[in-house]
Amino acid sequence: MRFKVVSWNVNSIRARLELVLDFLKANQPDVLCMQETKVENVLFPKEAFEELGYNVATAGQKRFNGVATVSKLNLEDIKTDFFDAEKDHKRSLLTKINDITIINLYFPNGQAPDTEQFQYKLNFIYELKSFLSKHYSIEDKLIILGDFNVAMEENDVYDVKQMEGKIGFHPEERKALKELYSWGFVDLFRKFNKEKAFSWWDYRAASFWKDRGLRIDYIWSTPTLADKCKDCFIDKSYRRKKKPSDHAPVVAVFELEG
Amino acid sequence: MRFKVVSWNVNSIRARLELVLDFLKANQPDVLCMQETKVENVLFPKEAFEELGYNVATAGQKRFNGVATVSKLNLEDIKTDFFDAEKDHKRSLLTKINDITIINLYFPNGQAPDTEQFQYKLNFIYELKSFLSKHYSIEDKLIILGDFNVAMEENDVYDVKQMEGKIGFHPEERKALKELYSWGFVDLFRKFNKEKAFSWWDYRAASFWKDRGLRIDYIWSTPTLADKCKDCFIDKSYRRKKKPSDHAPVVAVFELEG
DNA sequence: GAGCTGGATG
DNA sequence: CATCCAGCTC
Repeated sequence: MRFKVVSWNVNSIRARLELVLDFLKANQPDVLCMQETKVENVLFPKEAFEELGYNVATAGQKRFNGVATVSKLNLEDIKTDFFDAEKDHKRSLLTKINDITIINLYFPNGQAPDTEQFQYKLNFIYELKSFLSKHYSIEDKLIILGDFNVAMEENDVYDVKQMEGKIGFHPEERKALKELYSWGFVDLFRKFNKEKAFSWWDYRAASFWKDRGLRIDYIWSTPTLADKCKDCFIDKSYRRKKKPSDHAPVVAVFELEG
Repeated sequence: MRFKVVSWNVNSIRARLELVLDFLKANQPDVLCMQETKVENVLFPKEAFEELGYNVATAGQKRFNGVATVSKLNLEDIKTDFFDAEKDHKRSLLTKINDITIINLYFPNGQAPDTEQFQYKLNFIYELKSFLSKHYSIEDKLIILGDFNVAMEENDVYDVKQMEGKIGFHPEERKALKELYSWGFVDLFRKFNKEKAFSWWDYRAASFWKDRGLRIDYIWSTPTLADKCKDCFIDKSYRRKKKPSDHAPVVAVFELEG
């Protein structure tokens, strides 16, 4: 059975609804995890997704942040506020689909390395690792995905020298992210692609057209699941369209038993 | 020579640019007078009009109000701030086109009959009449047009009983408008249409689709010019389109000598 | 209901 | 550059 999972920071689901629905119709993923939905649960356009046959789980708030997971398969064990200290930020949504746990995440941006927000970002990553260690093992069928707001390796940034020490590529956040990764994940995109690649390009200065971006959106899974992943790619075509998000969707395709 | 003049409250020229350009291409008026452009002169999209062969005169301000007149024929004697006491409101723009003076006007809304703004509205109308008396005579080729924000007669409102005494149809503003009219004007729309008709419909409560509106946009001329007017109508089709202004264009077609 | 501004975030 | 919101007007 084919199982297609997508992570996409949509930068407001209300501003992006038509584009997201187009994507679903054209790509027919089983699961789409969105970040930066920027809307309270009651105002989330649930019906539009239901009309396309998706079940909807949301963890949203008024102005910022917000995540949502939609799935053609049944969503069980929907949980939010399950680990992050700063519970007024809606940044995480856990769902179980078949026997696979999918944790949809929107990591803090961190603003700048000398700010409180940067500490919050680091804490978020370390707390996430603690949470996983407490509740899951490397044998579990676990996927964590989303906008992690950190480029982990040099091949994830357009200009290493320029980005060195800047937010999104600061040594401390890279270290935190690598420690999270070392919990036992496989970066599915890197399973198939070794070259420089990005998932986000600043709206300003025509960054996309100069391909000056960062790879900060990931789909990571435990090794047994990773073995079943047959492809993973970044769909840049949706960054090229009119009124795009600043992020492109990341797509992973699995071949599961049964 | 055919001479087509249009008055249209566009409710923001930046939000309405494409629709207005469509209108110009399809209808080829010689003159288009816009109200509620809601933009400073430097930010007015002048070039878009010039590309279609129009000369542009603007009297705009930051957030509110603002009028603009565009013409295929040369614009002479461009004047603003020529009568209204409250000069921080950009509500009037006088231009001379051939030998015809066109005064483009956006009357104050008046908010509610018991407010200061209502007094300002009444003053505006009486001052306008004084200005005309001082500088023009009924023999001149003069057009005044725009959003007058008052329905003059019962046939200009969808529900006389409901509107009686309300803003836009209050006895005092109707009296003021009739006094202005009695200076010597002809209401060109009424020269050709006697039945109930509207030029504005509230965005709310599906007013347009229920045809619950007001006729508050006018093209008035002195009698000699009125004799040369061969048609005058309200183009409701542009209220029916996507992202419309709440006002429809009013069109007057003249047949002039030479 | 639909504009605009100005401040905030990314 | 592109969101959202609050507060304002019409």
